[in-house]
Amino acid sequence: MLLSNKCQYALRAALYLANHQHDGLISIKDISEKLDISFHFLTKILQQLSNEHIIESQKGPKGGVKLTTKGLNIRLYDLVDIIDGVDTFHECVLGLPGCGHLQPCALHEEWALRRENLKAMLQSMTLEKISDNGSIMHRLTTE
Amino acid sequence: MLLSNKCQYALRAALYLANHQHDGLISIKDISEKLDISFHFLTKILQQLSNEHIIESQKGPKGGVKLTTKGLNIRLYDLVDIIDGVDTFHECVLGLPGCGHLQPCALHEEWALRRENLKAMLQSMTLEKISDNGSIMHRLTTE
DNA sequence: TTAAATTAAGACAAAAGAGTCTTAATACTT
DNA sequence: AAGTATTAAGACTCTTTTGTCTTAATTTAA
Repeated sequence: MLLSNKCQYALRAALYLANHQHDGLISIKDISEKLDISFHFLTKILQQLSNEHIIESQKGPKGGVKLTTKGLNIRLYDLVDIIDGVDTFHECVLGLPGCGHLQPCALHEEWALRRENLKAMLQSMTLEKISDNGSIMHRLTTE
Repeated sequence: MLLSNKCQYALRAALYLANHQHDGLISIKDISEKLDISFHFLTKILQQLSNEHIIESQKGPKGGVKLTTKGLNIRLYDLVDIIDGVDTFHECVLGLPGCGHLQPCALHEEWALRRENLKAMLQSMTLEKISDNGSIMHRLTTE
């Protein structure tokens, strides 16, 4: 699995918020129901994003969360970094500490190529860029 | 992390055996020491490979393990399948069950491209093909 | 035939990932 | 001011991963 469950949830929730960026505060309960993610679990994940100022939150009735400007423009790569870290995109596929061009494992060159490509993909995407715009309706739900 | 620790160990051990394919039986203790992998843990991993007839084993003094012909020619992809399974190479990066060309998530096309590329990489490699041949000495150890 | 060396098998333990639950803090509404 | 809805925080539990340890089975060699 490339991304942890937690990270998949974070990305889906962040994308949901990007698709609702003009709707003001959205309650976590709404998100958790729409995306079929455990409410309490999602709350803790969103708190991590809140600590990094990717989203802002408000308590009380009419409370909820929304993306900040920073959040809207964050690269998916940095979002993944917050939840999972990005070791995956720097490490040897066989887990060998010193693996690199000078001391390559048998898969190094092939993996490094694709690893960099994956990294570039996540670095080229922001929530804003891949959020839905009227015509296209991307999948975010499980059913 | 693309591959689990267990799977990384399995690949490294299998590669070690491929590099020693003409040396008869190699004891698991040797492998575990050379590759710095817990002996008992490695034993259980190699038992999985043994059950799939990737390696054959013999008990007693002078005992050990060696790759079978099947093992020497197995694709890394199938080796990964034995240990980790290959869901990673078929699933949505956001974990959405029905994600596909008809109902794509926001990352589908980009991810599917790279996912297939990764799969093709592992399918194109066999232990035999990437085992060391005299000149090249690939890294397998941690230090 | 006995001892030693090795793999096989399974119970056990520790750590991390994933998720649940309870209580507190805060903000809105009446 | 009181009640209610919401996020915040943290303790707790369950499962999976990652090992460890003990014992059994098998094979070789003295």
